[in-house]
Amino acid sequence: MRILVVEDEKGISGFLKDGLAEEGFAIDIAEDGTSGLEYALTNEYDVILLDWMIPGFSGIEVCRKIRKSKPDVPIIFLTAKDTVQDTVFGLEAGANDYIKKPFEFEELLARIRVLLRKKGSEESVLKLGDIEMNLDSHRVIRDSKEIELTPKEFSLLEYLIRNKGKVCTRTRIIEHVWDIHFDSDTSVIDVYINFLRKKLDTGKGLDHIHTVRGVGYMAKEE
Amino acid sequence: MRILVVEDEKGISGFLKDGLAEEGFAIDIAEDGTSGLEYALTNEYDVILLDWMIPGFSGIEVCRKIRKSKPDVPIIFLTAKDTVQDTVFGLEAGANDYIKKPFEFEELLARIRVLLRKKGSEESVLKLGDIEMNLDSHRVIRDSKEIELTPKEFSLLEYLIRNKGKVCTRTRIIEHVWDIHFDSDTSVIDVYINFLRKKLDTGKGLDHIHTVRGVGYMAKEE
DNA sequence: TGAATTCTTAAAATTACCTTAAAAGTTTAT
DNA sequence: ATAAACTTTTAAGGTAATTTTAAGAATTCA
Repeated sequence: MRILVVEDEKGISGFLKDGLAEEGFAIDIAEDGTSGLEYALTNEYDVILLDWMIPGFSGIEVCRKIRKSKPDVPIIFLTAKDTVQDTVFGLEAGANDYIKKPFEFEELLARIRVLLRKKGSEESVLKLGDIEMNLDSHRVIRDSKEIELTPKEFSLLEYLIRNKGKVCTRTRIIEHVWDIHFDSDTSVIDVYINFLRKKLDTGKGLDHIHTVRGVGYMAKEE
Repeated sequence: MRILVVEDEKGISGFLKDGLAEEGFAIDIAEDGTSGLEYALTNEYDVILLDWMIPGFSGIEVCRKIRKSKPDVPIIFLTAKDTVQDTVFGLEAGANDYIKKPFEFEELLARIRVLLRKKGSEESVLKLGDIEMNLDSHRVIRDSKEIELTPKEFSLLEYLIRNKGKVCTRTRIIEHVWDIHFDSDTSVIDVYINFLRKKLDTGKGLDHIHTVRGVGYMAKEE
Protein backbone atom coordinates (compact mmCIF):
# COMPACT_ATOMS: atom_id res chain seq x y z
CA MET A 1 0.00 0.00 0.00
CA ARG A 2 1.44 3.28 -1.07
CA ILE A 3 0.60 6.65 0.45
CA LEU A 4 1.38 10.20 -0.65
CA VAL A 5 1.71 12.83 2.06
CA VAL A 6 1.50 16.46 0.90
CA GLU A 7 2.63 18.49 3.88
CA ASP A 8 5.12 21.32 4.38
CA GLU A 9 5.72 21.07 8.09
CA LYS A 10 8.62 18.68 8.45
CA GLY A 11 7.68 17.73 11.97
CA ILE A 12 4.34 16.39 10.85
CA SER A 13 5.51 14.76 7.64
CA GLY A 14 8.34 13.02 9.50
CA PHE A 15 5.99 11.76 12.14
CA LEU A 16 3.65 10.43 9.48
CA LYS A 17 6.44 8.84 7.48
CA ASP A 18 7.78 6.93 10.45
CA GLY A 19 4.44 5.93 11.84
CA LEU A 20 3.00 4.77 8.53
CA ALA A 21 6.18 2.95 7.58
CA GLU A 22 5.88 0.94 10.77
CA GLU A 23 2.45 -0.09 9.63
CA GLY A 24 3.89 -1.41 6.42
CA PHE A 25 2.97 1.38 4.06
CA ALA A 26 5.32 2.88 1.48
CA ILE A 27 5.41 6.66 1.85
CA ASP A 28 6.22 9.56 -0.49
CA ILE A 29 6.43 13.10 0.85
CA ALA A 30 5.79 16.26 -1.17
CA GLU A 31 6.39 19.62 0.48
CA ASP A 32 4.30 21.94 -1.65
CA GLY A 33 1.21 21.96 -3.81
CA THR A 34 3.02 21.94 -7.12
CA SER A 35 5.17 18.90 -6.43
CA GLY A 36 2.30 17.23 -4.60
CA LEU A 37 0.18 17.44 -7.71
CA GLU A 38 3.00 16.19 -9.86
CA TYR A 39 3.57 13.18 -7.62
CA ALA A 40 -0.14 12.44 -7.45
CA LEU A 41 -0.60 12.49 -11.21
CA THR A 42 2.49 10.53 -12.16
CA ASN A 43 2.20 7.74 -9.62
CA GLU A 44 -0.35 5.29 -8.30
CA TYR A 45 -1.26 5.82 -4.67
CA ASP A 46 -3.68 3.92 -2.52
CA VAL A 47 -4.36 6.94 -0.31
CA ILE A 48 -3.36 10.63 -0.41
CA LEU A 49 -3.03 12.75 2.73
CA LEU A 50 -3.32 16.40 1.86
CA ASP A 51 -2.58 19.37 4.08
CA TRP A 52 -5.01 22.22 3.86
CA MET A 53 -2.48 25.02 4.00
CA ILE A 54 0.52 24.42 1.78
CA PRO A 55 2.78 26.58 -0.40
CA GLY A 56 2.16 26.53 -4.13
CA PHE A 57 -1.46 25.69 -4.93
CA SER A 58 -3.77 25.55 -1.96
CA GLY A 59 -4.78 22.14 -0.71
CA ILE A 60 -8.22 22.53 -2.11
CA GLU A 61 -6.96 23.33 -5.58
CA VAL A 62 -4.62 20.37 -5.52
CA CYS A 63 -7.53 18.18 -4.48
CA ARG A 64 -9.73 19.37 -7.34
CA LYS A 65 -6.96 18.82 -9.86
CA ILE A 66 -6.17 15.35 -8.61
CA ARG A 67 -9.86 14.43 -8.80
CA LYS A 68 -10.02 15.38 -12.45
CA SER A 69 -7.62 12.72 -13.57
CA LYS A 70 -7.80 10.30 -10.66
CA PRO A 71 -11.43 10.07 -9.66
CA ASP A 72 -11.04 7.07 -7.39
CA VAL A 73 -8.00 7.63 -5.21
CA PRO A 74 -9.05 8.26 -1.59
CA ILE A 75 -8.03 11.69 -0.32
CA ILE A 76 -7.92 12.70 3.33
CA PHE A 77 -7.54 16.35 4.29
CA LEU A 78 -5.32 17.29 7.19
CA THR A 79 -6.66 20.56 8.46
CA ALA A 80 -5.62 22.88 11.25
CA LYS A 81 -8.71 24.96 10.87
CA ASP A 82 -11.89 23.58 12.16
CA THR A 83 -14.28 26.08 10.78
CA VAL A 84 -17.44 24.95 9.21
CA GLN A 85 -16.63 26.37 5.81
CA ASP A 86 -13.36 24.59 5.28
CA THR A 87 -14.77 21.20 6.00
CA VAL A 88 -17.58 21.62 3.58
CA PHE A 89 -15.37 23.02 0.84
CA GLY A 90 -13.02 20.14 1.33
CA LEU A 91 -15.73 17.57 0.90
CA GLU A 92 -17.09 19.47 -2.07
CA ALA A 93 -13.69 19.53 -3.69
CA GLY A 94 -13.75 15.76 -3.69
CA ALA A 95 -12.04 14.74 -0.47
CA ASN A 96 -13.26 11.48 1.05
CA ASP A 97 -12.55 12.38 4.63
CA TYR A 98 -10.72 14.90 6.75
CA ILE A 99 -8.99 14.97 10.07
CA LYS A 100 -8.25 17.90 12.33
CA LYS A 101 -4.77 18.69 13.53
CA PRO A 102 -3.62 17.83 16.06
CA PHE A 103 -4.79 14.27 15.50
CA GLU A 104 -3.97 11.00 17.13
CA PHE A 105 -2.06 8.66 14.91
CA GLU A 106 -4.41 5.83 15.74
CA GLU A 107 -7.32 7.78 14.49
CA LEU A 108 -5.65 8.64 11.22
CA LEU A 109 -4.74 5.02 10.77
CA ALA A 110 -8.32 4.00 11.39
CA ARG A 111 -9.52 6.39 8.72
CA ILE A 112 -6.97 5.18 6.22
CA ARG A 113 -8.03 1.62 6.85
CA VAL A 114 -11.66 2.58 6.33
CA LEU A 115 -10.89 4.01 2.92
CA LEU A 116 -8.71 1.09 1.92
CA ARG A 117 -11.42 -1.30 2.97
CA LYS A 118 -13.96 0.51 0.84
CA LYS A 119 -11.78 -0.12 -2.15
CA GLY A 120 -11.90 -3.76 -1.26
CA SER A 121 -8.17 -4.14 -1.01
CA GLU A 122 -8.08 -5.52 2.48
CA GLU A 123 -8.27 -9.22 3.03
CA SER A 124 -7.84 -11.16 6.16
CA VAL A 125 -5.28 -13.73 5.14
CA LEU A 126 -2.92 -15.64 7.38
CA LYS A 127 0.24 -17.11 5.90
CA LEU A 128 2.58 -19.87 6.89
CA GLY A 129 5.24 -20.34 4.26
CA ASP A 130 3.39 -21.20 1.10
CA ILE A 131 0.17 -21.98 2.96
CA GLU A 132 -2.47 -19.26 2.82
CA MET A 133 -5.56 -19.11 4.99
CA ASN A 134 -8.35 -16.75 4.00
CA LEU A 135 -10.49 -16.15 7.03
CA ASP A 136 -13.33 -14.50 5.12
CA SER A 137 -13.88 -17.22 2.60
CA HIS A 138 -12.67 -19.91 4.97
CA ARG A 139 -10.36 -21.29 2.33
CA VAL A 140 -6.88 -22.69 2.60
CA ILE A 141 -4.62 -22.64 -0.43
CA ARG A 142 -1.31 -24.34 -1.05
CA ASP A 143 0.43 -24.60 -4.40
CA SER A 144 -2.58 -22.79 -5.85
CA LYS A 145 -4.61 -25.80 -4.88
CA GLU A 146 -7.42 -25.59 -2.39
CA ILE A 147 -7.19 -27.74 0.70
CA GLU A 148 -10.53 -28.60 2.25
CA LEU A 149 -10.52 -28.48 6.01
CA THR A 150 -13.25 -29.27 8.49
CA PRO A 151 -14.13 -26.59 11.07
CA LYS A 152 -11.95 -28.08 13.80
CA GLU A 153 -9.04 -28.57 11.45
CA PHE A 154 -9.43 -25.00 10.28
CA SER A 155 -9.43 -23.48 13.71
CA LEU A 156 -6.55 -25.63 14.87
CA LEU A 157 -4.47 -24.47 11.91
CA GLU A 158 -5.56 -20.90 12.51
CA TYR A 159 -4.43 -21.09 16.13
CA LEU A 160 -1.09 -22.57 15.19
CA ILE A 161 -0.44 -19.97 12.51
CA ARG A 162 -1.47 -17.06 14.69
CA ASN A 163 1.13 -18.30 17.13
CA LYS A 164 3.74 -19.29 14.56
CA GLY A 165 7.24 -19.52 15.94
CA LYS A 166 5.90 -20.21 19.41
CA VAL A 167 5.28 -23.60 20.88
CA CYS A 168 1.61 -24.25 21.53
CA THR A 169 1.13 -26.57 24.47
CA ARG A 170 -1.56 -29.18 24.43
CA THR A 171 -3.34 -27.39 27.25
CA ARG A 172 -3.44 -24.13 25.34
CA ILE A 173 -4.55 -25.78 22.15
CA ILE A 174 -7.35 -27.55 23.97
CA GLU A 175 -8.38 -24.28 25.61
CA HIS A 176 -8.38 -22.25 22.45
CA VAL A 177 -9.55 -24.67 19.81
CA TRP A 178 -11.73 -26.94 21.86
CA ASP A 179 -13.18 -25.54 25.05
CA ILE A 180 -11.78 -25.25 28.53
CA HIS A 181 -13.97 -27.90 30.05
CA PHE A 182 -12.58 -30.65 27.96
CA ASP A 183 -11.47 -34.07 29.05
CA SER A 184 -7.82 -33.79 29.92
CA ASP A 185 -6.59 -37.22 28.88
CA THR A 186 -7.69 -37.24 25.32
CA SER A 187 -5.79 -37.75 22.15
CA VAL A 188 -7.91 -35.60 19.90
CA ILE A 189 -5.08 -33.17 19.34
CA ASP A 190 -2.75 -35.87 18.11
CA VAL A 191 -5.42 -37.11 15.80
CA TYR A 192 -6.15 -33.66 14.44
CA ILE A 193 -2.50 -32.79 13.98
CA ASN A 194 -2.31 -35.96 11.98
CA PHE A 195 -5.33 -34.97 9.88
CA LEU A 196 -3.78 -31.57 9.19
CA ARG A 197 -0.41 -32.98 8.25
CA LYS A 198 -1.97 -35.40 5.83
CA LYS A 199 -4.02 -32.70 4.16
CA LEU A 200 -1.24 -30.13 4.06
CA ASP A 201 1.41 -32.52 2.82
CA THR A 202 2.26 -31.84 -0.79
CA GLY A 203 4.55 -34.83 -1.11
CA LYS A 204 7.76 -33.02 -0.27
CA GLY A 205 7.26 -33.75 3.39
CA LEU A 206 7.24 -30.13 4.53
CA ASP A 207 4.07 -29.38 6.39
CA HIS A 208 5.46 -26.64 8.65
CA ILE A 209 3.97 -28.25 11.75
CA HIS A 210 6.69 -29.29 14.16
CA THR A 211 6.36 -31.59 17.13
CA VAL A 212 8.07 -30.33 20.25
CA ARG A 213 8.36 -33.48 22.27
CA GLY A 214 7.02 -33.22 25.79
CA VAL A 215 5.64 -29.75 25.19
CA GLY A 216 3.35 -29.40 22.21
CA TYR A 217 3.33 -28.34 18.59
CA MET A 218 4.64 -25.37 16.66
CA ALA A 219 3.96 -23.89 13.24
CA LYS A 220 7.13 -22.61 11.65
CA GLU A 221 8.30 -21.63 8.21
CA GLU A 222 11.26 -23.19 6.31
CA MET B 1 -29.77 -5.28 5.77
CA ARG B 2 -30.09 -4.10 9.30
CA ILE B 3 -30.91 -0.55 10.36
CA LEU B 4 -30.85 1.17 13.73
CA VAL B 5 -33.26 4.06 14.24
CA VAL B 6 -32.50 6.36 17.18
CA GLU B 7 -35.59 8.52 17.55
CA ASP B 8 -37.75 9.45 20.51
CA GLU B 9 -40.93 10.48 18.72
CA LYS B 10 -42.93 7.32 18.44
CA GLY B 11 -44.87 8.61 15.47
CA ILE B 12 -41.74 8.93 13.40
CA SER B 13 -40.03 5.78 14.60
CA GLY B 14 -43.18 3.77 13.98
CA PHE B 15 -43.53 5.20 10.51
CA LEU B 16 -39.89 4.36 9.78
CA LYS B 17 -40.14 0.88 11.21
CA ASP B 18 -43.10 -0.03 9.06
CA GLY B 19 -41.83 1.62 5.93
CA LEU B 20 -38.34 0.19 6.14
CA ALA B 21 -39.61 -3.24 7.11
CA GLU B 22 -41.67 -3.26 3.94
CA GLU B 23 -38.51 -2.62 1.99
CA GLY B 24 -36.98 -5.69 3.52
CA PHE B 25 -34.78 -4.10 6.17
CA ALA B 26 -34.48 -5.41 9.72
CA ILE B 27 -35.14 -2.52 12.10
CA ASP B 28 -34.20 -1.79 15.70
CA ILE B 29 -35.56 1.27 17.50
CA ALA B 30 -33.81 3.09 20.35
CA GLU B 31 -35.69 5.93 22.03
CA ASP B 32 -32.86 7.83 23.66
CA GLY B 33 -29.19 8.55 23.22
CA THR B 34 -27.96 6.17 25.86
CA SER B 35 -29.72 3.11 24.55
CA GLY B 36 -29.03 4.18 20.98
CA LEU B 37 -25.33 4.16 21.71
CA GLU B 38 -25.59 0.82 23.44
CA TYR B 39 -27.40 -0.72 20.50
CA ALA B 40 -24.95 0.76 18.04
CA LEU B 41 -21.87 -0.50 19.83
CA THR B 42 -23.09 -3.97 20.63
CA ASN B 43 -24.57 -4.82 17.25
CA GLU B 44 -23.66 -4.72 13.59
CA TYR B 45 -25.81 -2.36 11.58
CA ASP B 46 -25.66 -1.58 7.90
CA VAL B 47 -27.03 1.93 8.40
CA ILE B 48 -27.88 4.08 11.43
CA LEU B 49 -30.56 6.80 11.36
CA LEU B 50 -29.94 9.27 14.14
CA ASP B 51 -32.27 12.00 15.29
CA TRP B 52 -30.65 15.30 16.09
CA MET B 53 -32.65 16.04 19.22
CA ILE B 54 -32.98 13.08 21.51
CA PRO B 55 -33.05 12.55 25.27
CA GLY B 56 -29.87 11.26 26.91
CA PHE B 57 -26.81 12.21 24.93
CA SER B 58 -27.42 14.57 22.04
CA GLY B 59 -27.44 13.09 18.57
CA ILE B 60 -24.09 14.59 17.80
CA GLU B 61 -22.47 13.07 20.88
CA VAL B 62 -23.92 9.68 20.09
CA CYS B 63 -22.55 10.01 16.57
CA ARG B 64 -19.04 10.86 17.78
CA LYS B 65 -19.03 7.95 20.16
CA ILE B 66 -20.25 5.52 17.56
CA ARG B 67 -17.56 6.69 15.15
CA LYS B 68 -14.85 5.94 17.62
CA SER B 69 -15.43 2.25 17.64
CA LYS B 70 -17.34 1.77 14.40
CA PRO B 71 -15.56 3.93 11.85
CA ASP B 72 -17.36 2.67 8.80
CA VAL B 73 -21.03 2.27 9.59
CA PRO B 74 -23.01 4.81 7.54
CA ILE B 75 -24.87 7.33 9.71
CA ILE B 76 -27.69 9.56 8.50
CA PHE B 77 -28.85 12.48 10.65
CA LEU B 78 -32.54 13.22 10.86
CA THR B 79 -32.74 16.90 11.65
CA ALA B 80 -35.57 19.32 12.18
CA LYS B 81 -33.24 22.27 11.98
CA ASP B 82 -31.79 23.25 8.68
CA THR B 83 -29.11 25.73 9.57
CA VAL B 84 -25.71 25.36 8.00
CA GLN B 85 -24.17 25.00 11.43
CA ASP B 86 -26.04 21.90 12.37
CA THR B 87 -25.41 20.20 9.11
CA VAL B 88 -21.74 20.81 9.32
CA PHE B 89 -21.49 19.82 12.95
CA GLY B 90 -23.18 16.65 11.98
CA LEU B 91 -20.69 15.94 9.23
CA GLU B 92 -17.83 16.82 11.51
CA ALA B 93 -19.09 14.42 14.09
CA GLY B 94 -18.81 11.72 11.47
CA ALA B 95 -22.21 11.53 9.86
CA ASN B 96 -22.27 10.47 6.24
CA ASP B 97 -25.42 12.29 5.25
CA TYR B 98 -28.37 14.12 6.73
CA ILE B 99 -32.00 14.65 5.86
CA LYS B 100 -34.32 17.42 6.97
CA LYS B 101 -37.58 16.69 8.71
CA PRO B 102 -40.20 16.52 7.46
CA PHE B 103 -38.82 14.27 4.77
CA GLU B 104 -40.39 12.09 2.17
CA PHE B 105 -39.91 8.42 2.73
CA GLU B 106 -38.78 7.93 -0.84
CA GLU B 107 -35.96 10.36 -0.39
CA LEU B 108 -34.76 8.75 2.80
CA LEU B 109 -34.80 5.42 1.05
CA ALA B 110 -32.76 6.81 -1.80
CA ARG B 111 -30.13 8.11 0.60
CA ILE B 112 -29.95 4.82 2.42
CA ARG B 113 -29.45 3.06 -0.87
CA VAL B 114 -26.67 5.48 -1.82
CA LEU B 115 -24.78 4.71 1.35
CA LEU B 116 -25.29 0.97 1.06
CA ARG B 117 -24.08 1.16 -2.49
CA LYS B 118 -20.92 2.99 -1.48
CA LYS B 119 -20.13 0.26 0.98
CA GLY B 120 -20.73 -2.54 -1.41
CA SER B 121 -21.21 -2.74 -5.12
CA GLU B 122 -21.53 0.36 -7.22
CA GLU B 123 -24.94 -0.08 -8.70
CA SER B 124 -28.44 -0.89 -7.71
CA VAL B 125 -28.03 -4.14 -9.56
CA LEU B 126 -26.23 -6.87 -7.71
CA LYS B 127 -24.72 -9.70 -9.67
CA LEU B 128 -23.68 -13.19 -8.79
CA GLY B 129 -22.49 -15.02 -11.85
CA ASP B 130 -25.42 -15.04 -14.22
CA ILE B 131 -27.88 -14.07 -11.52
CA GLU B 132 -28.93 -10.44 -11.51
CA MET B 133 -30.78 -8.72 -8.69
CA ASN B 134 -32.37 -5.36 -9.32
CA LEU B 135 -32.86 -3.70 -5.97
CA ASP B 136 -35.08 -0.94 -7.29
CA SER B 137 -37.57 -3.10 -9.10
CA HIS B 138 -37.09 -5.99 -6.69
CA ARG B 139 -36.65 -8.42 -9.53
CA VAL B 140 -34.25 -11.30 -9.97
CA ILE B 141 -33.25 -12.49 -13.40
CA ARG B 142 -31.40 -15.59 -14.49
CA ASP B 143 -31.03 -16.84 -18.05
CA SER B 144 -33.22 -13.89 -19.07
CA LYS B 145 -35.97 -15.49 -17.08
CA GLU B 146 -37.46 -13.86 -14.04
CA ILE B 147 -37.26 -15.71 -10.77
CA GLU B 148 -40.01 -14.80 -8.33
CA LEU B 149 -38.78 -14.50 -4.79
CA THR B 150 -40.69 -13.75 -1.63
CA PRO B 151 -39.48 -10.81 0.50
CA LYS B 152 -37.46 -12.98 2.86
CA GLU B 153 -35.93 -14.95 0.05
CA PHE B 154 -35.03 -11.71 -1.64
CA SER B 155 -33.32 -10.18 1.33
CA LEU B 156 -31.47 -13.37 2.15
CA LEU B 157 -30.12 -13.51 -1.39
CA GLU B 158 -29.27 -9.81 -1.21
CA TYR B 159 -27.30 -10.29 1.96
CA LEU B 160 -25.42 -13.24 0.56
CA ILE B 161 -24.55 -11.45 -2.65
CA ARG B 162 -23.44 -8.26 -0.90
CA ASN B 163 -21.03 -10.46 1.00
CA LYS B 164 -20.06 -12.70 -1.86
CA GLY B 165 -16.79 -14.49 -1.40
CA LYS B 166 -17.14 -14.26 2.35
CA VAL B 167 -18.75 -16.84 4.54
CA CYS B 168 -21.92 -15.54 6.15
CA THR B 169 -22.41 -17.16 9.51
CA ARG B 170 -25.83 -18.18 10.68
CA THR B 171 -25.65 -15.59 13.42
CA ARG B 172 -24.98 -12.78 10.99
CA ILE B 173 -27.63 -13.95 8.60
CA ILE B 174 -30.23 -14.20 11.33
CA GLU B 175 -29.30 -10.73 12.60
CA HIS B 176 -29.27 -9.01 9.25
CA VAL B 177 -32.06 -10.72 7.39
CA TRP B 178 -34.33 -11.65 10.23
CA ASP B 179 -34.13 -9.35 13.21
CA ILE B 180 -33.19 -11.89 15.81
CA HIS B 181 -30.41 -11.04 18.23
CA PHE B 182 -30.43 -13.93 20.61
CA ASP B 183 -29.31 -17.41 19.91
CA SER B 184 -32.25 -19.50 19.01
CA ASP B 185 -32.18 -22.94 17.56
CA THR B 186 -34.32 -22.27 14.59
CA SER B 187 -33.83 -23.84 11.22
CA VAL B 188 -35.42 -21.11 9.16
CA ILE B 189 -32.14 -20.36 7.48
CA ASP B 190 -31.72 -23.91 6.27
CA VAL B 191 -35.23 -23.90 4.94
CA TYR B 192 -34.78 -20.60 3.15
CA ILE B 193 -31.47 -21.62 1.67
CA ASN B 194 -33.30 -24.63 0.37
CA PHE B 195 -36.07 -22.42 -1.09
CA LEU B 196 -33.49 -20.22 -2.78
CA ARG B 197 -31.54 -23.10 -4.20
CA LYS B 198 -34.65 -24.65 -5.66
CA LYS B 199 -35.72 -21.41 -7.28
CA LEU B 200 -32.28 -20.47 -8.53
CA ASP B 201 -31.44 -23.90 -9.88
CA THR B 202 -31.59 -23.93 -13.64
CA GLY B 203 -31.07 -27.61 -13.94
CA LYS B 204 -27.31 -27.51 -14.28
CA GLY B 205 -26.95 -27.75 -10.53
CA LEU B 206 -25.01 -24.52 -10.13
CA ASP B 207 -26.80 -22.23 -7.74
CA HIS B 208 -23.72 -20.36 -6.49
CA ILE B 209 -24.72 -20.83 -2.87
CA HIS B 210 -22.10 -22.85 -1.08
CA THR B 211 -22.46 -24.52 2.27
CA VAL B 212 -19.44 -24.08 4.51
CA ARG B 213 -20.02 -26.79 7.00
CA GLY B 214 -19.90 -25.68 10.60
CA VAL B 215 -19.63 -22.04 9.61
CA GLY B 216 -22.41 -20.84 7.36
CA TYR B 217 -23.17 -20.14 3.73
CA MET B 218 -21.32 -18.29 1.02
CA ALA B 219 -22.33 -16.87 -2.33
CA LYS B 220 -19.63 -17.42 -4.88
CA GLU B 221 -19.29 -17.33 -8.63
CA GLU B 222 -17.98 -20.12 -10.90
C1' DT C 1 16.70 -51.85 25.85
C1' DG C 2 12.69 -50.02 27.95
C1' DA C 3 9.61 -46.41 29.29
C1' DA C 4 7.36 -42.50 27.77
C1' DT C 5 5.50 -40.09 24.22
C1' DT C 6 3.65 -39.51 19.81
C1' DC C 7 1.60 -41.40 15.47
C1' DT C 8 -1.75 -43.89 12.91
C1' DT C 9 -5.87 -46.22 11.99
C1' DA C 10 -10.48 -47.67 12.24
C1' DA C 11 -14.79 -47.70 14.14
C1' DA C 12 -18.31 -45.50 17.22
C1' DA C 13 -20.67 -41.42 18.59
C1' DT C 14 -22.20 -37.17 17.60
C1' DT C 15 -23.47 -33.23 15.10
C1' DA C 16 -24.82 -30.42 11.15
C1' DC C 17 -27.28 -30.07 7.21
C1' DC C 18 -30.94 -31.24 3.84
C1' DT C 19 -35.51 -32.21 2.79
C1' DT C 20 -40.22 -32.51 3.41
C1' DA C 21 -44.67 -31.61 5.20
C1' DA C 22 -47.71 -29.30 7.76
C1' DA C 23 -48.97 -25.54 10.98
C1' DA C 24 -49.23 -20.68 11.76
C1' DG C 25 -49.36 -16.21 10.20
C1' DT C 26 -50.17 -12.66 6.34
C1' DT C 27 -52.06 -10.60 2.60
C1' DT C 28 -55.29 -10.35 -1.18
C1' DA C 29 -59.56 -11.00 -3.43
C1' DT C 30 -64.41 -11.89 -3.40
C1' DA D 1 -66.12 -10.59 6.70
C1' DT D 2 -64.65 -14.65 4.93
C1' DA D 3 -62.20 -17.51 2.00
C1' DA D 4 -58.29 -18.29 -0.73
C1' DA D 5 -53.59 -17.80 -1.75
C1' DC D 6 -49.32 -17.01 -0.34
C1' DT D 7 -45.45 -16.48 2.96
C1' DT D 8 -43.09 -17.69 7.00
C1' DT D 9 -41.98 -20.74 10.70
C1' DT D 10 -41.74 -25.11 13.15
C1' DA D 11 -40.77 -29.82 13.47
C1' DA D 12 -38.93 -34.25 12.42
C1' DG D 13 -36.59 -38.04 9.97
C1' DG D 14 -32.85 -39.27 7.02
C1' DT D 15 -28.17 -38.84 5.52
C1' DA D 16 -23.63 -37.61 5.28
C1' DA D 17 -19.76 -35.43 7.41
C1' DT D 18 -17.29 -34.43 11.48
C1' DT D 19 -15.58 -35.37 15.93
C1' DT D 20 -14.16 -38.42 19.46
C1' DT D 21 -12.61 -42.69 21.45
C1' DA D 22 -9.61 -46.33 21.81
C1' DA D 23 -5.90 -49.33 20.95
C1' DG D 24 -1.83 -51.03 18.68
C1' DA D 25 2.42 -49.36 16.10
C1' DA D 26 6.16 -46.44 15.81
C1' DT D 27 9.37 -43.23 17.45
C1' DT D 28 12.30 -40.82 20.76
C1' DC D 29 15.43 -40.37 24.52
C1' DA D 30 17.87 -41.84 28.57
